[in-house]
Amino acid sequence: MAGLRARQKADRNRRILEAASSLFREVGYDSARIEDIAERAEVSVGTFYNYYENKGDILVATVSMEVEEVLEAGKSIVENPPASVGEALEVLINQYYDHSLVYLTKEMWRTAMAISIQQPKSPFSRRYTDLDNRLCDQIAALMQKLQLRGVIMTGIDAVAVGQMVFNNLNMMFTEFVKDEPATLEALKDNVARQNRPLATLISAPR
Amino acid sequence: MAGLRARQKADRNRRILEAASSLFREVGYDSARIEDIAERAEVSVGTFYNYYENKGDILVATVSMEVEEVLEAGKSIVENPPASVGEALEVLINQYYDHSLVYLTKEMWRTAMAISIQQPKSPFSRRYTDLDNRLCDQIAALMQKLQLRGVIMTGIDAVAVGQMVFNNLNMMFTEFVKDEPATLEALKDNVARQNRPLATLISAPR
DNA sequence: GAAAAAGATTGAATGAGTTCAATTTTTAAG
DNA sequence: CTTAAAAATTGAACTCATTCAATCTTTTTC
Repeated sequence: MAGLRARQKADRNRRILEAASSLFREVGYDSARIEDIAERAEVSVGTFYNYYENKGDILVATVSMEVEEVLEAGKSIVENPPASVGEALEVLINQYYDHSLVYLTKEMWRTAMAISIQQPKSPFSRRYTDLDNRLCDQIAALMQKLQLRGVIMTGIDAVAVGQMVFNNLNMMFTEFVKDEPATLEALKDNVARQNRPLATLISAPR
Repeated sequence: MAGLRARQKADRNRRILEAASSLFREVGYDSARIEDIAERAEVSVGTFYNYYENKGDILVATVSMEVEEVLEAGKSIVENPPASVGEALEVLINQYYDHSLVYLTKEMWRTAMAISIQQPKSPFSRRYTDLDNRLCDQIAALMQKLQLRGVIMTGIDAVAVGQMVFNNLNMMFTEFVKDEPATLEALKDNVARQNRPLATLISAPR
């Protein structure tokens, strides 16, 4: 039976999440009032706070769904990466970037990032940070894979390199969402340029 | 005469900034109410908002002063850096990190970072972002200096490398302030480890 | 199936940041 | 010196996020 209470809970949770993410897209994060979200979800304001600790939490929940998808898509690239270091990085990173604005606006990203920095203890911020770590691990895994294949010189700390590449792409993405007119194309070009020296240097001679 | 009005304005501005930054240090950002700041500065709440757009602005202003100092101290290191790439980076970066918690708490850093991401258009956030860029330029300048000296191989894009190193140290610092128990020593060790592969690879053979 | 216990919902009250029309102070003009 | 214009200050009022005691619903117990 799954229990009436459990079903109602799951349903309310879904309604609240849907109401919030659609409102955020429609009117922006700041203009979306809890009262409006609650009304659209057909619950009271108090109930909203029973499901989410605060307004920021529900935005981070929305963003998390998006990152989860990107991670999934990244898996297959890591399993079967292009032959060269430069290309492999470019394909994986551009995949991240290209998905980033499908469901979320720059404003939503900015707010989610701000929250995850400011309240690092809240459960949803932890989840967001965890996703970041998994992205970082994915880049590191790609580097290790390439090293195993002999494309990257042995003796290099592939994990350290992967972390650096990730931190760089993450900072660049932060700057990108802070700059409303900045384009995805420019972002991808800049990051590719930054990765080039490193990619060349760590590649094994053939 | 400089004008009575201009003098009063400068004086009030100083009083507000001082009142705010001392209160933030004493009771934390969240617990410091605008009313309290205004009272300590001997102005009204309305006047506060005449000088700063919002509560966050004044925190970012405080943090900016701190970064300004670090930049100044970094200058002399860039002018006369240690002989090796690894050492030079380590000295400059550790100088940044060691100064970071002298006047500011992790909470203050978190809040300032969050604000500068969320409201990138506000004048003080622009100033903060500008300081970040100057730090990035300082790292890049160090790399160029080392390249001129022949310590870094010619043909390498020193600026691109510098940007990557900066973005990495900046992200690592962000993670550091998000993690209350994390120590400065651990931060410095981790970043040094991440820089090692790159430093080795770009160093000119002797 | 009735009663008690546990779990959820509710919305009015609270509190802090922000706004703005009225007032005061300073400067400029005659 | 007087008066008009410009610039700043002021604090009461307003907006929202958040809280919590009262109430209602579901589950468990006997």
